[in-house]
Amino acid sequence: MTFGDTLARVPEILEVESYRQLADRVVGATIVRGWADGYLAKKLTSPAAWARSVKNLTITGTDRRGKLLLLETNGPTLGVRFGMTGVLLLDGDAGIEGLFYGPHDFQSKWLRGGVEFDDGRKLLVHDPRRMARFEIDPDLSELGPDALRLTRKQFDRFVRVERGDGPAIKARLLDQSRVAGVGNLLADEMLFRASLDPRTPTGLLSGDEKDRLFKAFRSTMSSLGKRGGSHLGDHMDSRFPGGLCSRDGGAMVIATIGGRTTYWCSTHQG
DNA sequence: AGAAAGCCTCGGCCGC
DNA sequence: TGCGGCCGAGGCTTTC
Repeated sequence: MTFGDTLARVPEILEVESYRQLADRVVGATIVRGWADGYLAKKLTSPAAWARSVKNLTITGTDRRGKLLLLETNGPTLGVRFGMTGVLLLDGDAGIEGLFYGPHDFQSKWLRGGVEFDDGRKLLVHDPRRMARFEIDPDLSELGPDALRLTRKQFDRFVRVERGDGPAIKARLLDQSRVAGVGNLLADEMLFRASLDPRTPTGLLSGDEKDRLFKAFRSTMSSLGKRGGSHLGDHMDSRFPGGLCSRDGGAMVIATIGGRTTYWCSTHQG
C-alpha cells in the first residue's frame, strides 16, 4: 500500500532517525512555549506540566534510543515516542512524507502538541491515532542497545535465554528491553532474509541460525536505511493475504506472534 | 467493520 | 509447593 508516489511508512527506528535529523535543525534554539493534549502528555502528570517544564529550555543536541527521540537541553532531556502514526514536523517540513497506516495528508486537527522557539519556528507532533507520547527525563534503563548500531557481542546477549526454550524469536525481536528499535515490519524482514521460522524458540536457535540472523539484522538495517523506510523490505511485496513469496513462490503464512501480525514464507522459512 | 501499529498493564504459568 | 519473573493476551486509539 502506497500513496501514489509518496513513500508510506510506520515510525520504526529508521523513521525516528530521520525525525532526529530534522530535530537537529533546532539545536541552539530556546523554547518560549510548549503545549500538549491529554494523550501526548499521558505519561506526565498533566499537559500543563509539559508547558511548564519546557519553557525557557535551550536545545543542546539530539539523540535517539531505538524508537525514542531525545532532545537534550540545558535542563531535563525531552523524549518523544511516536506510537503508530506519529510524525515530527518542523514548521512546514515533515520528518518523513507519509505513513503506511496513517492518513494521506497532514491536517491541523491532528497536531497534538509541540514547542515554539524564540526564533518563531515550531516543532510539532502530528498524530491521528493518539499513541505518541512526550516524556521528561525518560528512563533509558528499560531499553536495550540501539538496533542501528548492534554489535555481534550485543546480539549474542540479545539471543541468550536464561530459562527454558525462551520466547519465539519474533517476540524477542520486538522486545524493546532486549534490543531497542525493531518494529513489526523490520522483524519480519530480518526473519525473511535469515530464512527463519518466526515461531522458533530463541533458545533453540543453532549457531548457524544465529549467524544468519545477525547478518540479516545488519543487512536489513543498512539496506532499508538506504532505500528510505521500514516498509521497503524484500518481503513486503508478498505481505498480503494469499501472497506468494517473492523469492521462491512459496505460500505466505499469516499468524499472530508476539502479539503482532506476522507474515512468513512456508517454503524457505519452514 | 475489522485490522493495523507501539506500548502498557495484567494475569497465568513456567521453571527453579 | 511456593514464589518471582517471564511471556502472551488484551486494551488503548483512530482511520481506511
